[in-house]
Amino acid sequence: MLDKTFNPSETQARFYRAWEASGAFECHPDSPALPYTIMMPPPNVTGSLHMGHALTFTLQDILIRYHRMRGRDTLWQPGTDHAGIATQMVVERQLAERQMTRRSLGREKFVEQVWAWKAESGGTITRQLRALGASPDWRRERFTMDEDLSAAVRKVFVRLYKDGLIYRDKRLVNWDPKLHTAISDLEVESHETKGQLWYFKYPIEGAEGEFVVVATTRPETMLGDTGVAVHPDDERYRHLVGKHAILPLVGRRIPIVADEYADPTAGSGAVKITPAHDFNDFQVGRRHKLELINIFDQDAALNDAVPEPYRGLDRFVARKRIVADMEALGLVAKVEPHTLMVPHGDRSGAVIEPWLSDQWYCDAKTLAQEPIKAVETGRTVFVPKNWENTFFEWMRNIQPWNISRQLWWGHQIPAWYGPDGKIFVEETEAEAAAAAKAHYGKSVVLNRDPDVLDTWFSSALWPFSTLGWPEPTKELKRYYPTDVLVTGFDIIFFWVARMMMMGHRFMGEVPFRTVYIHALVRDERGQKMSKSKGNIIDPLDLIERYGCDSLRFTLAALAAQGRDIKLAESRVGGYRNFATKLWNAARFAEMNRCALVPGFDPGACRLRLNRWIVGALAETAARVERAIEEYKFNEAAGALYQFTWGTFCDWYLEFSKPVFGGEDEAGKAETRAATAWVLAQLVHLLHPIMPFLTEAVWEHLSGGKGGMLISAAWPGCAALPRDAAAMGELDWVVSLISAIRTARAELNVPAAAELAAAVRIEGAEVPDRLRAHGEAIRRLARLKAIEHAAEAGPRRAVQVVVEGATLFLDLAGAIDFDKERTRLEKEAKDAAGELDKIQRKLGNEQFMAKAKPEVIEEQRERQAEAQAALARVKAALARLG
RNA sequence: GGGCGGUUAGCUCAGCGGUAGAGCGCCUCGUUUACACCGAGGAUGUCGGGGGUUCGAAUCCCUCAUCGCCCACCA
Repeated sequence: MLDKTFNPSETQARFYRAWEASGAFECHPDSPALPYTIMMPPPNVTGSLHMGHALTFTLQDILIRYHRMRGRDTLWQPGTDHAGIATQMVVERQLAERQMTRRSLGREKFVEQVWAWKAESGGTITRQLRALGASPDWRRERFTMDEDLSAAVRKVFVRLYKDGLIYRDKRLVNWDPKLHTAISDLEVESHETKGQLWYFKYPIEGAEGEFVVVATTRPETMLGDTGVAVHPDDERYRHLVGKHAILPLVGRRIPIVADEYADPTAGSGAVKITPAHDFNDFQVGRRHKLELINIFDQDAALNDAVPEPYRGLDRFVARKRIVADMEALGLVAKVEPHTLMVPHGDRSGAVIEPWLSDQWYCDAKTLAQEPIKAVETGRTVFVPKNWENTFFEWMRNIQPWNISRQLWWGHQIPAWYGPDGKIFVEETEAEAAAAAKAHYGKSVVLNRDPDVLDTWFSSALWPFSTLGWPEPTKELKRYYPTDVLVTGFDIIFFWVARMMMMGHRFMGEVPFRTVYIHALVRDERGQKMSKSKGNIIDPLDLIERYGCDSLRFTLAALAAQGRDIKLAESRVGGYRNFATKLWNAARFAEMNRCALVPGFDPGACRLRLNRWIVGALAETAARVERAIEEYKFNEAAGALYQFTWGTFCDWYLEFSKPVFGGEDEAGKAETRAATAWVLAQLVHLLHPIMPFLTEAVWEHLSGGKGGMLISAAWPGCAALPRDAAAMGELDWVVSLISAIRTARAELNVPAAAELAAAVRIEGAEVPDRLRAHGEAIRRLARLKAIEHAAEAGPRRAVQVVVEGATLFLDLAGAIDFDKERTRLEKEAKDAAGELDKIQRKLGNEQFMAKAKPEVIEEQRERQAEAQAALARVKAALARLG
């Protein structure tokens, strides 16, 4: 006997072990089956599961389980990412707690520390994935810094370098003064900040008392100014072009140039130019051959290029000092409050400084061309489609990708420098040495570039490096390109685009056919969940309290396309109740000795009740299949919820009660078999979303002899013929209810006392059955206080006739006549309004001319219904008096 | 400054040209033998405002408001 409620935690652990042990997660490269592949976006190796993971992995697992059941050879490739900056920061923080720094430790020791931390915490995320019920092929788990994946990274780097698509360049980069590394444009977040706009007066050379006024939000950068720009058409400044200003505090002579970059309407119309510390100024400086003066060190403190009093000052301290000094000199024209966007590093939170440095770049522009074409021609499609615009927008304006990071944790760049700075890029040190020897004609000492690659460089290779590339493995041949990539929009640029670039370059084919972009999970107020906001909902906590299946079902039900998910915990509770409901349906079946009958043919049911549920199930199965194929997880979940609760439990099981209590033994047997069969189909259909609960129910139902659902075949019930003729899905039920409702309206007549009612339930011999099954019928009729008229005496009983029925309904005491009158009056008003609306529509010539015939027919039917309803209500009201 | 998305029942959200929906919450009622994590019944909406297209608009178009997100080099 099943327990009264479902116990998720015990079940989860037990079945997960059984699944994994059974080999059900594994792919079969030699199988004749069609492969189905999803690359799991590798989470940070030392991270832990958050709600975004829960969503994305649940959706992927649903797809994988569904296609596995459909007979595909599924590969869900798992793994973790070394997450360069993020991981390094965590370990540095740990060191700081012990008053140490990575520099005090040295590179080698530090990297050892990170590996140790990885060993310690690296299992967390995969354990949590298991708790979520995820079913990837764990045997194939990879880490981006595994030796073979690292080799792939080196090979790609070397090839791109030799093809001229990776190069070294000195440019302005986004410098993170806290982490001491360059970061990519994508890793910079701009935050609106309230600051000030200072107007400084720069004296004009050779013109006593004349000034040019420039505005700045970053006064400290003036120490690096090497020019002032004005717009060529700006009358106010035309006479100054070609002259020089004298940079206050420094005394440098800087040219005043005409450049269209200067906006006459902004600030004073004249703009100071600091080529080494501003992306725009860099361009202006280049056009006018202005000097580049770097005034910051790697901490963004002032270096020796500035006058002595400012050296060594932090940039923000320097800012105050400079403003004060300028004020003292009377060179501050005015100060205005100003709101500006300040760039911050997305990891460190530090204010990013544009800084001139040598970095490695990847020619993303060239690599982007094929992926753009692939999306244009539909070789890769985005779902929902509107993300393609975002993709195009970014890809068509793509900038060189800075791939070097001044970190220690990651793939060290395979480039070695000769004594004269000559670069040798090779896959190994030996090859570099050989190349150097060939170049210099003798062995020389080489120094390896200390930088590592951007984390996304290695994850860009993920779809093929995890399959064995560069070796031509059978897995690579079989599983690439993959079927679908499932991810949030936040990494379209970081990852999706780059996988497409690298996939094309090295495999000659798109890495995935479909990119399904799901929503982001936010809290109830729509805020992004973050530790600092304290609004994190922990998926593991929800799993603990509601069960994994409830969380999975919730996420699926909320995963509507194109919209963020605002997660309310009450939804999880609601779906936990749903799980319990299904569980109890299984208990009911068990109590009524509903067992699977081998060879049961759902198409051959005699009882209409059973023919009806078979049709309704077929309809549901078809909806579920269509929804999953279209990535409409919420529709799949909704269809299953509705069928399970609203159809199977509320109606079918209730109807089956009089049958089970009746004397039609053949009907009973058929209903038992049908109940068990429907339940069996249902747990199959629900399995991808609720894997644990369904396994538990299936285990009971099949007596443990049916294997596990995870390896079961998807049921073919969607293709079953639906006996529409007999009941047209729910028509039978609807007709029953409406008959009873009609009777109820008529009942409000004291003179109806003599009425007898009859409803024929399959297999039940009424009225005798009524005595035994009054409660069940009362429920199914959604009426209160039903008793056999004969028992209670002939009072206010109703005659309900459905197919020559024999159900007596006595509603004595169930009706409050005043209430009923009010209700009927309202109903009459509504009915009249409704009828009026329809009649106006039907009387409208244009409607009659233009609406589709079936629409008109529908309206006619509705009209008839409304007329009948109105007449009925009026009659009932009249009889009420 | 560009772009995208939201605005539907008290809350969280579906629906996206032809009768306004779900879950949760709320109010009544129910000691019914699957389930109180239940059942029956009920209340609650000018579908953000304003225009337009259409026989017909929550649904399509325009516009305004508002909230949120993404991108962007404006001193």
